[in-house]
Amino acid sequence: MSESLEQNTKELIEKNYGFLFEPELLEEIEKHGEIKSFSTGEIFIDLGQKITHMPLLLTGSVKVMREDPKGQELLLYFLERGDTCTMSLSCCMGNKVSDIRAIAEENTELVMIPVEKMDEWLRQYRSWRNYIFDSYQVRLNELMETLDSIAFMKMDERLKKYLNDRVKLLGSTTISATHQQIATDMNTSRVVVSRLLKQLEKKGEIKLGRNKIEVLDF
DNA sequence: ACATTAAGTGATT
DNA sequence: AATCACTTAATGT
Repeated sequence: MSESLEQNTKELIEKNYGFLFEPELLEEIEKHGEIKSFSTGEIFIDLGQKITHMPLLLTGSVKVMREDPKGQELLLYFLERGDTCTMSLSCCMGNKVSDIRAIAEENTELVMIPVEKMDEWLRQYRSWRNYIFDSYQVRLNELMETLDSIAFMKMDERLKKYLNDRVKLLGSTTISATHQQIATDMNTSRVVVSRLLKQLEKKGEIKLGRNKIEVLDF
C-alpha cells in the first residue's frame, strides 16, 4: 500500500518536474519532500506563520494574497502546477515570518521541501538554480501585471481580467464564487461587482447564476 | 413557513 | 467607484 503511494508520488513529481530537474535532484525531492494535499478553501500558509518548508505545486491551484494592517485583503497572484511560491522563498531564506496567505483554490497537492535543502540545492544543482531564478522572474512579471491592472485599468477591465485568469487557471468556463468573494479579491465592494457582472451579462459575455458565473466570450 | 444568505437596484456622495 | 438602504430571489432548517 505504501509502495503504491510512493510510486504515485514519484510519478507525480516526475510528471511535473521531470523536464526541469536532473534525475539526482528528482531523487532528492522524492526523498526529502513531503506530499501534502489541501482541499478547496484551506489556508496552508498564513500571515505571521514561520516558513519551514517551501511548496512545489503538483496539482490544483493556489491563491496568494496579502493583508494590509487594516485587514483589507488583496489578491497578489495565482499559482498552478509547476509553480512555487516565490514569496515564501524570500521568507525562508531570511528565516522570516510569512507576510502572505496561501489558500487552495481547488483540491491541491504539493510537495513541501524543508528550507535546509534550499541552500544545499542552490549550490549543487544548476537546474534548481535556474528554476528559482525563473520563478522570481515569472512572479515579478505577474506582480507587475497586477500592479498596473490596479493602477491603470478601470474596474470593468480588471474584472474581465480576473474572470479570464480564473477560467484559464481552472480550465473550466464556470467559476463558482459569490460576488462578495470576488469583490474581496479585488478589494472593491460587492455592489460594484454585481453591477459590472450584470453589464457583462447584458452584453452576452457571461451568464450569471447563484454562486456561479459562466464565461461565454473571451 | 421562516430565517439566512446571495444578488439586484435607486439614490447619494 | 463607494456606500446606504432596501428589495427580490434562492437555499437551508
